[in-house]
Amino acid sequence: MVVKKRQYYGFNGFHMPPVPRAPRSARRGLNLNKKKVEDSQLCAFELLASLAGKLLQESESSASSNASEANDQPIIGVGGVKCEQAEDRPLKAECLDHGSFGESAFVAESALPNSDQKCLLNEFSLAESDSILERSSMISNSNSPEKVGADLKTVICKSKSVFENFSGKVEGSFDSRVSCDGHVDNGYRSQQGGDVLDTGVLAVENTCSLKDQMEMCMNFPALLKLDNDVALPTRREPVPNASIPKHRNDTKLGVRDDDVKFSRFKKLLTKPKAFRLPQRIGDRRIRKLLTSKYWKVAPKLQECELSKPAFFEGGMKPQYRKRKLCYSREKYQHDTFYKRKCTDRSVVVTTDGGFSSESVCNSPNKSMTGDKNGAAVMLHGENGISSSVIGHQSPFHSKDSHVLSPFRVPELFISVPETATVGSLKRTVVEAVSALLGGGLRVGVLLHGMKVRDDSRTLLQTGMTSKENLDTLGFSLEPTPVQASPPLCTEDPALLPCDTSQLISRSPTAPIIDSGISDALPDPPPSTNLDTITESNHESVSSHYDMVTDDTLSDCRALVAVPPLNAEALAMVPLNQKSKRSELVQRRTRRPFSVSEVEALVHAVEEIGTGRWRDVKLRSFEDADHRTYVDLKDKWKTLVHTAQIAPQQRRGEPVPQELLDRVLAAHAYWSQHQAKQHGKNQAAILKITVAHAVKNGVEDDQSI
DNA sequence: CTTAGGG
DNA sequence: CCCTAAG
Repeated sequence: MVVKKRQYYGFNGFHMPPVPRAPRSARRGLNLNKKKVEDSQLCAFELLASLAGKLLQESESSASSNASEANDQPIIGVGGVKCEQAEDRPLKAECLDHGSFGESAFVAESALPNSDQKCLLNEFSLAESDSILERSSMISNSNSPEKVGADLKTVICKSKSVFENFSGKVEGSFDSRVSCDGHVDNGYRSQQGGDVLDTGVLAVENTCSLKDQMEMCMNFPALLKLDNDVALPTRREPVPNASIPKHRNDTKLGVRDDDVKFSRFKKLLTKPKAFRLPQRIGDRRIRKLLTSKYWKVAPKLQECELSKPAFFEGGMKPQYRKRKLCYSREKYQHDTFYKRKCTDRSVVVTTDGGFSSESVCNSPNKSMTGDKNGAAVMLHGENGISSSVIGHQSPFHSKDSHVLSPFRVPELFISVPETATVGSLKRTVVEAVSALLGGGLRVGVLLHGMKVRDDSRTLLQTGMTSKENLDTLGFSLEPTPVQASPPLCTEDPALLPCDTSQLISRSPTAPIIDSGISDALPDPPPSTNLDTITESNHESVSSHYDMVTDDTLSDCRALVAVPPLNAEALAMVPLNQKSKRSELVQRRTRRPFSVSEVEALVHAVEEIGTGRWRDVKLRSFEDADHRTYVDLKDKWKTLVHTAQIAPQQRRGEPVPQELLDRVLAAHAYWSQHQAKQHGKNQAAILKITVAHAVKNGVEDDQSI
């Protein structure tokens, strides 16, 4: 077990070797899927860390809030771990960052502030927070740089005062975040922070004409957080020009990741099709692109870096934006949702692994790592995860030692052997987190949303090292002294009976972090009403939220809304239990071919043959966006099979025998003629026609 | 991206 | 339908 406190860019000074990537075929062998899992794991940790940081901030801010005079310090008010009473209404700031993962969303909910700050919070949350969030959304969706800049500024101004108050106390990355983190930050940070802030350069570029970068930094402490060293300097020294370059250097790796990431976007841009698809499918596509697809892009990393400047300023931005747009609607709804949820006493902060995950989890570098067991692996400690966890050789530990991939938390680097016990894992995490937060916390390990209580079991024994389970691995951060204060607003009997820890870890109201990387869909922990809700709406995030909203409005036991506990505990639970399903690219809804479609397909195949599905698609299904050429090919395959089996064995909407006959005829014909020149098409058609005619008389004859 | 096939 | 190897 290794726990290191390290700096992101550190990585032992490892340098990306200019070694050419293995050929695609070779790389393919590497389990990409597994990487996803690993990634998610990392995300979980990162989120954990970030949440912890948030807690810290909150506690500090609350302390300092007293001194502060201004009313605009709502954020500060956000009661941290030590707030005793959360009487406030729940305030929710939400931000799903689909951007980074495109498909993963993390929702962290933290308890709210005490009554003293209630006013502030409410006010802030409702008025400013919302507006900020909205602005954030706008920004992300905004086309015009100028506009973005303006919007951003506005946001900044609003939060600036807050920040200033804290500036004096800022000591580290965490502090810096405090000011904005609570509310504003989340909204923005999550969405853009991950992509932008992470890398100083990117941040600036992306946000377009942001003049005062310093301010920007202040608004997106999260970004800075990742690369600590960078953060402080920038923030304190309002020297835009200077800060930027600095970021670049310090966050070299981060930049690289982003670059790659952007390259992906670029790629996406060239594939407008993906965006034209129906939302659901579109998302899925994007998801795919982001997951497996981008690996292929990774090889061009160097290239990207070289062209970075132009890239960022040029096409990249549009692409980035475009991608964001895909989720704009969802975001809007989310915002709305949170606004409406002011009756709760908890603050919900949603982050999408964006800031941390993006670069970490989705880092193309991983792919590189996977390819070569060399140093590349070390680029991201996470890289090791996939291989090790999955049973592959970890580049990091090139031995056979199965090592739970090292997780990277903002400032932590954690590596745990598979044989480590749950208890040790907890300790490790606690130590790591405590180092950052100063202790007072305990960590819970959750698998499938269930708390793993037996500390004596090894990770291996808990099964969390398996690909599937790893996916649902989560951690909960709880205050060491678990005082079981009565649930404040829980009416749901299901929640009451639980013991404190249970509640903390399982309650949907508790901050939740999803370990999954690719789905924006929040998955509810088991044994909560959230389950049902989510279950019924796993296809649409927005709908899910809508439901939630309605539900919560009527009564406060809404899943995300009410923290059953005293909000002291901050828990991270995999939001997506079924994330596996959705995150691993949920299947498209089944859409049986209608007879008319079959007819069209048969007709097209008769003319075109069975080797040019794209043409078939273009000819007969041009407008059927949901029918890909692969679909057509598959359908043909099944049609042939159907035609060959007894009618009694056929299922689904019966296909006219006449069509099946034609299918067989065409199939037989093209099987022999191997779809050749067009010139022969006519003849072929004739032949088929003839055969068909003949066949009609023969009835069910196999061959022509 | 397309094809071709296996799952 | 999905996933992938291959071209």
